[in-house]
Amino acid sequence: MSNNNLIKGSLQTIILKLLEENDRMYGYEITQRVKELTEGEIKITEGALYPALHKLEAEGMLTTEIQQVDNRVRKYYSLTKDGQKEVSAKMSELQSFVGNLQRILDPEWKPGLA
Amino acid sequence: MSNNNLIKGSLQTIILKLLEENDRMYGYEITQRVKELTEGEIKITEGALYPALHKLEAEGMLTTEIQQVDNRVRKYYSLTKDGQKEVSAKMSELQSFVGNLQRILDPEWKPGLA
DNA sequence: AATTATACCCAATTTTCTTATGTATATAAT
DNA sequence: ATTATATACATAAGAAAATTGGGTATAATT
Repeated sequence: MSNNNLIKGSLQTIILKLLEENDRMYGYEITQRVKELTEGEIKITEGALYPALHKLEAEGMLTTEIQQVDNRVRKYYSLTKDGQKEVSAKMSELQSFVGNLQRILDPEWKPGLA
Repeated sequence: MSNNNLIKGSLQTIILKLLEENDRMYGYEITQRVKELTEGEIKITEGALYPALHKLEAEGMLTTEIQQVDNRVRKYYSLTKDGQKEVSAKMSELQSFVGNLQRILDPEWKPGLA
């Protein structure tokens, strides 16, 4: 995932949040969306993405639907009800973590300020 | 390190930044400082901290100085010149990463806004 | 004809953490 | 007195999550 070693652990949150906004997406589409949103700065590798998708599916957060498009197979993922709940939980965790990071790294930081 | 699985990768940045602000610190002191700054929400475990300190020292980012205080041994760490450069690099990486995360997770987000 | 883009997948390895354990001294609580 | 907590270092086994480097296949571009 990208060129930096940070944030091993946020990939699940990224996947879940994108699926909350887009209803259904396939793997390759997720990599392209992230690349586009970050102007090429974060590149999700397939070796990270597919295992993460399979794990989330195994945990009941996602369901799949295979579809044929132009002789190519696409595997669409959507949130289950558990998955919908999980998005909120993961987003809270991440926001709380980023807040704590700022408290550690930026002594001037106050919540609610830019 | 704390109860959440995020963060893998930010521990080095935390150590380096705290040492930039404090000139010299010992391991236990770092765990306490982080706990205090985050009101107990992030707890750096010793199993994560000490290996990270040893690695940064081996890479030439930190130097050590052992001192006796009340019959107890303390190992103080300070930034080397390379370590000082590394703080800036790691902080830029982290800030850039957090910015990219926000672009992915918060479609309303614009830089410079709270 | 070769490369790039689309689209899925897995395996070996590495990095980074958790959990558990060990050593040792000082202080507070029962 | 004994136990528990706090201070202070450290290592080792295992898990989690990535990287790196393959593999398969079709479509489009150079």
